[in-house]
Amino acid sequence: MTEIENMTKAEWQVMRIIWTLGQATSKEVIDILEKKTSWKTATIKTLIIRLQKKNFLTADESSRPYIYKPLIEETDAIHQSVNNLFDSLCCMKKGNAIGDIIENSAISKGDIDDLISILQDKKKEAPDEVECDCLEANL
Amino acid sequence: MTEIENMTKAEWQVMRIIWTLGQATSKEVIDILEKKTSWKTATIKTLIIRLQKKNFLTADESSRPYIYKPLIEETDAIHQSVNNLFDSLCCMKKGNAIGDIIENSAISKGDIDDLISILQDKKKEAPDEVECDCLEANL
DNA sequence: GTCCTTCGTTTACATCTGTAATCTTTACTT
DNA sequence: AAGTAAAGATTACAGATGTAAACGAAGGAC
Repeated sequence: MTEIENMTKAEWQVMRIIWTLGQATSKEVIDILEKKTSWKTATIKTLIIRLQKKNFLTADESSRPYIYKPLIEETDAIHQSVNNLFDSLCCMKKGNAIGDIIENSAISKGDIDDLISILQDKKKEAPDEVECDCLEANL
Repeated sequence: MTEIENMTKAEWQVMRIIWTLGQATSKEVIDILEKKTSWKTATIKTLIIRLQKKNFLTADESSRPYIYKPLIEETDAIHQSVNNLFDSLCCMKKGNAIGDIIENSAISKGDIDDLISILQDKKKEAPDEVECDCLEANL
């Protein structure tokens, strides 16, 4: 599978647009990003090219302007990114970190219910304590 | 405040050790990291130096070997890191992302209870739906 | 058919990161 | 005091990233 870890924050912005639109021309991406960032046209083009090289995007070149489409699913990208970050955290602190995110994010009632039910389920097999592994020789 | 965003994954590993020990000599850090990574001594020293330059660490140089101490709190670092990542995500997908992490993390019963109660609280003011903001000119 | 405008391609360049060797200074041994 | 070992400082170097200008080709306007 494609390694999403190599997607930078800037590239992520580009992908979000293409994921949301399903597909997009460079102009569409540029128009949107020029509103939300201070990037120049050329910068955004570079990002698109790099995303192609990394196999996150592909261009349909059968007609002009090219139409760019994602080669990875947004869900997968998110999944990999968050798990990647959490892999770096002290496992003892993860619960707290999750609490932090929850407090800082807008979440719908439905999603909240889902989360609660995931947690209730998880509680059945949850340990009483999670030990810090920061000094251990884990792989 | 110090910008934790500039802390790389490799540097993060170093910090975890120093946070956990409270303070440490370079030898202590090196001994531990040589077990959990394949990094050479020199590499780890470079990381320590860079962490000093970035003001994440400070060295007490009053005696040899130097004693390195964190200049930022682990809690703050975690807080900033996770929020930073979540700022990049489509806000509509955050609930799902959180569910993902929960499923993939070991969390203690106590932490689970805390999370459930945070969620129950949050539900009171939660919106029915969260709209995708990927195409918007947000700052 | 020629010119201009878009869009795509190439090139650029400083900084950051991963990864480390080497040099230098201190401290410990004998 | 001299030699060696340990720790800190300097230097290295390729690849990634942020940021963008400049160049070339293709299509539309006249």
